[in-house]
Amino acid sequence: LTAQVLTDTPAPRPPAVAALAALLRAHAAVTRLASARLQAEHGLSLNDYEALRLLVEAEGRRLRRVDLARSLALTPSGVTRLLEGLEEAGLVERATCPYDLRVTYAQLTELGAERLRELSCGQDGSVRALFEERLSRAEIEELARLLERLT
Amino acid sequence: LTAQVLTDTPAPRPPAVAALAALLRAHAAVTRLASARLQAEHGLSLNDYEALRLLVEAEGRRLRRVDLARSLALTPSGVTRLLEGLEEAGLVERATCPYDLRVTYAQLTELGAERLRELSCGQDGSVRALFEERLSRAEIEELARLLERLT
DNA sequence: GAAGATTGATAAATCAATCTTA
DNA sequence: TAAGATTGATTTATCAATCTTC
Repeated sequence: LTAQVLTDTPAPRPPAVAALAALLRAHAAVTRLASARLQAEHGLSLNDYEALRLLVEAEGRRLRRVDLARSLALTPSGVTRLLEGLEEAGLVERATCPYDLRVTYAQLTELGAERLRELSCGQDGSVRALFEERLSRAEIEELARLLERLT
Repeated sequence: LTAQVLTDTPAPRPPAVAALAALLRAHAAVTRLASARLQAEHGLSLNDYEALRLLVEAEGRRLRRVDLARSLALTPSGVTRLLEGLEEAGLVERATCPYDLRVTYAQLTELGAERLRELSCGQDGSVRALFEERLSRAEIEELARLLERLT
């Protein structure tokens, strides 16, 4: 019998397991803080906002739904539901592709672009505050690089 | 009129905004992969597993619900719901505190400890594979440190 | 058959409100 | 009055199955 067995100590966590736990915690904490104002004042979720940003940055302000799914790391049905809400709010429109009838585009409307311009200053401000209170600029960039490589 | 206005280019993302987007993406991607086997084979979510780990590492294999909430970055009601499932499965029991009747402990059962021992090898293996395919050991540790500081 | 998209049923978390005990 | 915990209603995502078009 080893000391390990006698004291019944659970095995220590491998670094990857600790990193996953940290990722879960950080996501829960950051998401709650960053989405509170967005939700209360504009009725949008973080992924709603992220989708609008991706659209305004895209060629022609439109993206195929399947590409939006990859960029947001959502399933196809997740994207369908997310866009339902944005379409009801008039921020995004459906558009078909004349060359491939399977695909549907999500097209940012002029209202959607306006709304995003109004939003982004305040939203980016609170996100920056959240991160910059806790990490230096170099650390924030390093964090983003590492997270990107996980996706 | 500046070139900025003429080309209607959206403002570039501040690093913190890019980091948040990366966090959302990484969480969605990693969560799906890491929870698939756990869910299919054992009917547990990632937070279920994380809660069991926290309990087995805790003094007396028990934690107050409010402390579990902080450690998991969940709300009190989130913890109540999570523990409902673990209690039904017999992995966790309720225990009262004789000195303060407001608090309820979550107490790991012997069955819960066994189940966790069976699980953890395979689960940690797939989590390690997921992270170690994409990042070096030093990078994984750096990532965990940065994420912890966000919480 | 595979790719893109949607639908129905379900899971996991939230918030706001409430209850009990300190 | 505050702290710990729970409940009801709701949101956001998932999966499995399906439909249409390539």
